[in-house]
Amino acid sequence: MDSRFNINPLMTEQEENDNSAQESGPESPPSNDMKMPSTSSPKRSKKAMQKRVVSVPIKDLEGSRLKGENASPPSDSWAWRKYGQKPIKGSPYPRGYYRCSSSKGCPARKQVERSKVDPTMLVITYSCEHNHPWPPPSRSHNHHKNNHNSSSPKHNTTTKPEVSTTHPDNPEPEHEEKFTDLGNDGSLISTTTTSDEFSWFGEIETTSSTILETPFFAEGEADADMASMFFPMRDEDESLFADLGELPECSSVFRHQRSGVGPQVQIC
DNA sequence: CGGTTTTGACCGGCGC
DNA sequence: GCGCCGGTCAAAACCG
Repeated sequence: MDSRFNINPLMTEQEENDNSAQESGPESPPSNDMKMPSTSSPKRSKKAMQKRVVSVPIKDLEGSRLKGENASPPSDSWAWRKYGQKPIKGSPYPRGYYRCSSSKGCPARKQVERSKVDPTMLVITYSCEHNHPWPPPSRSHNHHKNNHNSSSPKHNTTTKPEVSTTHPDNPEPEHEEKFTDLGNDGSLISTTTTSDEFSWFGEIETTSSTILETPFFAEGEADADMASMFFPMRDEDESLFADLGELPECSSVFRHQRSGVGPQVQIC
């Protein structure tokens, strides 16, 4: 039971940002785009921001790094750097703010906090502009990994030790994930798919993690197709990311546009 | 030495 | 108009 990815719909924010429910409660206003005080002002258009909420059982992250109340985020193949932490009203647990350090200027961010409703769950909210490769693609070797392969400080925040040959592409024998979508009306739309399509999820932590998340493209109808063009990423894609890893900014590659229509590379 | 984490302060938006 | 709150910055400390 602790070895299954229960994709769950906590909320979905595509380009419009419903900004009505972030992870599972009323909290952050439409400030998804966040306001940059002074220094650098990326000036993100909230419309371009997408959010994705992933819930992971803390017990599965024990190996990751859990200290006290600071729930550390699970490893998800990308390098994240913590840039802030704040106590959230209504929640006994603080929320950690992480920024993608895989590539310079990467706008990807993520917030990690414990679920107030279920303290045993870690709620991770990925945020990025319209087409950032959210859930880290199945890149395992290159990319940011080689960013500091020589020194490799620690970025314990996420970067896992390694996920080369043994990385859980299919954590489960049956590798069957429960992909639940949140319909426009809030109804749940469960979809079953293989971990193959969630390979990036598998890397999120270990071979046994329950992940509740909300597909950012859960639009009700397109989600099926979307999913098939967003998730299907494997070695082939990895090689692509290998190159992208050199890019100064985040890039996203969407392959297998259904039946292998053609790869889509987007750089944000 | 370089990168990350920690922590307090600041800023802007929203609600009352 | 004021206060609250979430999100980000920045400096110092820490670690490999």
